[in-house]
Amino acid sequence: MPELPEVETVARGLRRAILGRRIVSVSLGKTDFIDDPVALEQHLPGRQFEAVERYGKFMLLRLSAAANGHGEPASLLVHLGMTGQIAPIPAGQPRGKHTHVSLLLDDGRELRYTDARRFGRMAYLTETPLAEELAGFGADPLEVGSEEFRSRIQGRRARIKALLLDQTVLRGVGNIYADESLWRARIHPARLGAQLSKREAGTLCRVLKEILKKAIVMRGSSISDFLDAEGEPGEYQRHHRAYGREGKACYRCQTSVRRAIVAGRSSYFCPKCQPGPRGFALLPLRGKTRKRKNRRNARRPSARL
DNA sequence: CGTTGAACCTGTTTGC
DNA sequence: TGCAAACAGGTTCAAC
Repeated sequence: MPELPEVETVARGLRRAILGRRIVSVSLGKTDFIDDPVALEQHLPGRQFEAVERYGKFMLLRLSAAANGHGEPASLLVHLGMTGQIAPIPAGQPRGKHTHVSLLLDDGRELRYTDARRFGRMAYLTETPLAEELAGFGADPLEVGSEEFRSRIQGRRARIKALLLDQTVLRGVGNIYADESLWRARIHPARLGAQLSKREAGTLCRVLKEILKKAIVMRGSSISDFLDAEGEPGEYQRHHRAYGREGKACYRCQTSVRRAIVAGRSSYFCPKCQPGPRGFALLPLRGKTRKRKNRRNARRPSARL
């Protein structure tokens, strides 16, 4: 679920909520998504949150050295996977079925991590292992220049969609923003990286940046279950032009938006605005008559982790 | 190098 | 109505 704009939104929320707070105790549920659960229990109590950073789709919760003066500075690395949520809540609330990490803070609240599918990841890392962990990631799509962007895709025979999703090429882009930027740049997801003209690559780089920045302002996209650190959904889904719009009219030319599997993922695009490889297979339209049920999307969920 | 499919796990939506 | 298949914002790995 969470891509760069969603993770950035969560990170900003956490920054306001937990900076300066000290961890009192740790309570774990299922731990198969945690690198070393015992390390969390051993090293987190007594530490203070000193900074919250985002690196691609990862969040880095920077921790002070241990209270006793021993122990090196370290970080709690958090990846939200597809369904991860992290938010501080008043202590004592009943723990949800999928809440697997709860950090009691010194102000009486609990920082809780909830993740139904447990595709996320959590790890306690000191400086050196952290640096190793983060080495090898690609450019920050918010900062990358068109020159570097081009150098990272030119000469690659992989499909542009696969390259956008590849975290060693760019860090932070996922399925939604890959499709949205390709639609805006009028580039078919199955085109090969090496096939893009200099102009196309430049356009893609520019619109990707614009879309991500706008999405951050709108606090991310909530399709079904993304909630930020305040328990609020984002609003950028209202601006989607391709993602999830199968069968609906293209905003530019009214042609029906189609779906195909590219790089192993559902990919949405306008077959007219984004001409692709000859005979590229579209998937048959699905979800024909979609009745508009009570979109419980409209509801404003309150933080309940 | 690249692609595809499966796996990880649970919940929700769609199709017959 | 019911049940099974398909699908979901991600990542990784084996096989070709």
